[in-house]
Amino acid sequence: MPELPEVETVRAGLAAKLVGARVIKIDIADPRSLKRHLLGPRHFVDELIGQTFEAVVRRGKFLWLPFSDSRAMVGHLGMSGQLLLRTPNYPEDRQTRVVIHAETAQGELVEVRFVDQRIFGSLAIEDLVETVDNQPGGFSPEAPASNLIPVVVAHISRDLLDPDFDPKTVASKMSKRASGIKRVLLDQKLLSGIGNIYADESLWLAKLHYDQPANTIRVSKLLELIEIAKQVLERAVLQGGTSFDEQYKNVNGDSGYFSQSLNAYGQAGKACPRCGGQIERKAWANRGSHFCPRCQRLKT
DNA sequence: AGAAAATCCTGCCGGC
DNA sequence: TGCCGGCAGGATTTTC
Repeated sequence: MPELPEVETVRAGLAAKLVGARVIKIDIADPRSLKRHLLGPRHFVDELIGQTFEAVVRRGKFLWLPFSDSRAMVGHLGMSGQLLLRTPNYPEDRQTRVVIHAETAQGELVEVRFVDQRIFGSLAIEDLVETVDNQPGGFSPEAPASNLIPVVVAHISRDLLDPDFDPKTVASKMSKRASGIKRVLLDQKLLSGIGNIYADESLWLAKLHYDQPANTIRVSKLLELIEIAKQVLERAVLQGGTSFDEQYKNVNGDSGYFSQSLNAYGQAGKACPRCGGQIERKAWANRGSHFCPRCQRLKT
């Protein structure tokens, strides 16, 4: 799925119900969704039953729900994961892999349904460690800021919407990479939150070709690209993310509306809204890159 | 160490 | 109608 705007939409939806919620029961329909919990599904269940979630935190595309100072349930949606909040009698959702039954702080019974067609996503329980800079581990406005972060997320860089994200340092690192700029934008160890949609959209706005080597782009231009990408993510969060099929929905099963704002992604064959050229889709790194060959030229 | 490719999966869609 | 290739919002591991 799901890039930062979609994951943030899910995070906010979960936080509204799950802060202070206690886990009652867990159903595992497909243990492959717990493959990142190395001690096995049984251990996952035993550890989580009876625990109370203290917050719902996000960094980049990772989510976690701390339930003590030392542990959290970590979720990643992969390409097709969803976390749906349902009432217990709500009809079954297709491809439901794990269901966490909980009682909210208000005494309501809810089900958190982890739905995932391709099973690239996962849930796991992870230890929390302190951030290296002692700043907050991630975004969680409903709960007191904490400098803790799950070990499996610690190597992911701060995302573009993080107040402690440092554009200058990141632009400088980018300018030393020989890879194409799109590959660099997607490197979550450099900056997190951007995926295929928002990479293509940001590059279109910046008039950069996806294969332009990052080390051939001026640092000032890289800073501009970072700022553009940040604005794209912010606007997409306001629209509830991008939905164009059944694979991304918010916690209520509703679509986001940023797809109406797309200029390049998924627009192959259509006119470039800027220059009137024809948007192309090119096979790229096992997926696709969408761009305008007329106003996003590879510079030598 | 950095870069690129391979891998983990299921389902839908269009073309023949 | 049915089969097959192509395609899908990602991260990690492997290989060079």
